[in-house]
Amino acid sequence: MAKGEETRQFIIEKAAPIFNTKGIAATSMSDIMEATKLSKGSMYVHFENKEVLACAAVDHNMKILGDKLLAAISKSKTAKEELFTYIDFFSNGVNPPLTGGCPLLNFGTEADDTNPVVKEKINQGIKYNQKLLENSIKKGIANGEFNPNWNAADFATVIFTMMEGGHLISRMSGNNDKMKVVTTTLKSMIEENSL
Amino acid sequence: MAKGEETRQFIIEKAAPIFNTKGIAATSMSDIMEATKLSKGSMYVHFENKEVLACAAVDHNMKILGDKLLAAISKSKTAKEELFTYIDFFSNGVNPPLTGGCPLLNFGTEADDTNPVVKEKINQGIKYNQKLLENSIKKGIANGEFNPNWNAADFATVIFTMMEGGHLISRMSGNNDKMKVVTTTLKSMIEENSL
Amino acid sequence: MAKGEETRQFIIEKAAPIFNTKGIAATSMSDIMEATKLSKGSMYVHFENKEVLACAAVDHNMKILGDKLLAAISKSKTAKEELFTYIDFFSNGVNPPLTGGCPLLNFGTEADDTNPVVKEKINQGIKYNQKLLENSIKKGIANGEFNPNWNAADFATVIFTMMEGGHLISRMSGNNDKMKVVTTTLKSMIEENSL
Amino acid sequence: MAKGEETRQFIIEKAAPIFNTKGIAATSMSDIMEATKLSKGSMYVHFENKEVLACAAVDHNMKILGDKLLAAISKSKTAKEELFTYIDFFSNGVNPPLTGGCPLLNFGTEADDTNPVVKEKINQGIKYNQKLLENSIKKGIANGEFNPNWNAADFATVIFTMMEGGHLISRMSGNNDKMKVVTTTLKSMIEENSL
DNA sequence: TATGAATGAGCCTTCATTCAT
DNA sequence: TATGAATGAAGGCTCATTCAT
Repeated sequence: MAKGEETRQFIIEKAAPIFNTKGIAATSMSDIMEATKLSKGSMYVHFENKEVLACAAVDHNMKILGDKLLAAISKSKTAKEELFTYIDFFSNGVNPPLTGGCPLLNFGTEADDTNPVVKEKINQGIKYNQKLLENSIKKGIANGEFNPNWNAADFATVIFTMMEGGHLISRMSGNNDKMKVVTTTLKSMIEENSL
Repeated sequence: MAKGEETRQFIIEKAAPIFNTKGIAATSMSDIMEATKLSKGSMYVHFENKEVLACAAVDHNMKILGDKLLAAISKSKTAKEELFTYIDFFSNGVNPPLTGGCPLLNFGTEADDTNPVVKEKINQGIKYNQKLLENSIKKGIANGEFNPNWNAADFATVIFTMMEGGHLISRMSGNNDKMKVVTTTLKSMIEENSL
Repeated sequence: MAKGEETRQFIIEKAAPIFNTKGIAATSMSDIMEATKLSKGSMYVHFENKEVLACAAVDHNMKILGDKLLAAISKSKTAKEELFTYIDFFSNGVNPPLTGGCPLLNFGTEADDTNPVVKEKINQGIKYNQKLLENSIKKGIANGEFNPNWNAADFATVIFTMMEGGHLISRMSGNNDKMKVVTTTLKSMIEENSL
Repeated sequence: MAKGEETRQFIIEKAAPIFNTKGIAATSMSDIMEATKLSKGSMYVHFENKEVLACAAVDHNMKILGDKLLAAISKSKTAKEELFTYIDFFSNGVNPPLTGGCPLLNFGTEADDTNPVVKEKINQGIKYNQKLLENSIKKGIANGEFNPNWNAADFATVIFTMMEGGHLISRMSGNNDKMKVVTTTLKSMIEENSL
């Protein structure tokens, strides 16, 4: 990796958690300057403007989270284990796997009516998550773990939506009580469809 | 209503959808100035600072939404109808009942790590929604509509989280396809527990 | 006294110490509003603008101080006592007879290059003080208390300048040590010219 | 000198006389912008805020004045000459050696109850002036110029306080008449203690 | 590539003042 | 006389961005 690319990557890594925590609008280039200990000019050598940096930070946050998630899931031996791992992975909203919480929720709600580029990135992230879950379910159906009449795509949506909603509650309430309800409910639904 | 209170209310009404759409950080006092056609100084006659106005706007958004919701629900004759009405009320994320989408999601994710006052307001709003649903379920159990073994509080959480998650997807994708999955799933769950 | 004049006087009394403490530029109409618990509009009923109020406050400060000074001096039986009383009256710069310290010094240095009206008021106040001292000295010469060759006007200036300089030191240092030097020096000079 | 430091110094030089003339509160950042022909943002590259710039301006005013004073005094051959030079240096309040007049008087009275940092700077400046005079007197005593029973510290205070008081009168009256009384009185006091 | 000085638009807020009631 | 809502200019300051070095 060339020196330039290295610095660029360094900036992204420092910027990503700040953007995910404070939001794009509330994060200033000075915030990132301070976090990286780099000069103001240096930021603009590597990123055309704040928008470009913010996009890179969004991508980075999603990638980091995705990698961690895949690493966790990859250890699973069965499809059910995969689903349970997914659920457990996101089960602690108070101390989430990514600083600042779920980037899909954070950037999604901010980008919503103001930033079509980021909005589309989040849209893809959401689709990716559902596809991941859907594939696990389909795999489980294929290998005889799950009820063959189960609608994989629909239940993927059920898992994803409940986990996001649970995440919101966790972060607002400061505890995981309701998230526990969510995970328990989801797991028993999975059990019901296990053979 | 005194003149001052009238203007104050007028400002809140104009400001609320802007805050809910752009977010607190990205909304400037000038934005509200423009929307109200009032002078900049006038805003500060009625609100100590932007923070106070933002809080009032958050309250207003939640109140407006709550009132609309209650008005819809109050027409229901049975507990099941109440739950279905709640679900239907929030079933269109693309054209939501409140300009800018769900304020719990919008302000919640923004306030998260930056604004404890707003965060607590959202926390209360979330609790209120779940309680509303829980009460409908309990009422249905009491009057023999629903399975008496149903856990009211837990299913209230299931409804709330899935609806919020579905809302997120709707707004990011620009369509209500996955929201349809959510509402259909929830309604069939309710049917399963109806006697 | 008519109601209007009463309120006007009330405002002046509340405003005077604020102006003398913070200075004219740093005192806002809101400061006086708060101190008087009167409405903003009310201030402008009694005073055309801030400048007029500030002038009234300057006058008031000088008058209050002058009255206190005269009251103290009037108790003196001899000319020497009068001079000593003057010196003692101003001998405590840390806890001065007027809140905020000497108005001649305060308003004088502020008005200097910016406010000719106030500047002239202070100029008259300074002249008045020197005349007061000069008259006491002349009286003492006339009644045989003081050396008839003493230059009354010049020593009045000596007293006034040293007291003002001493006042400045007191207020900056937070103690009256150097002021003590000033008063002791002045008193022994007076003794030297006493018969 | 680096470019940044150069600009910083340039701003201070332009700002110092403005602050000394109008006072800190009455001087706006825009005033300095105009005087320097620099952009508003540029001021904040070199000074954290107005307070920091004001402090730098206070320091600068005191330093410039001190340097001029020392340059004048350094030409003196005898202790008496030093004292006379000090007196002459400050003898023209109408056209003072520093634009805006004596910074100890100007900033001192303004800082008094509102700005502890500036207040302490002035306090040190006052002490410095008295020490300077005291040292000249002590030198004169040591080399046999002055009466060995003379109290150096006390007479330093007499000179300083009378000169400051005289300065105030000069600036308010617009003439140096009373200052002339002050300087003549001080010089004859010095003569009286000369051997 | 990296720096940090420079910019000017825009931020939130306070100001003195006016005016309908 | 008294109120307080309304105003718009100006306040201090931060912002994203540019550019010479």
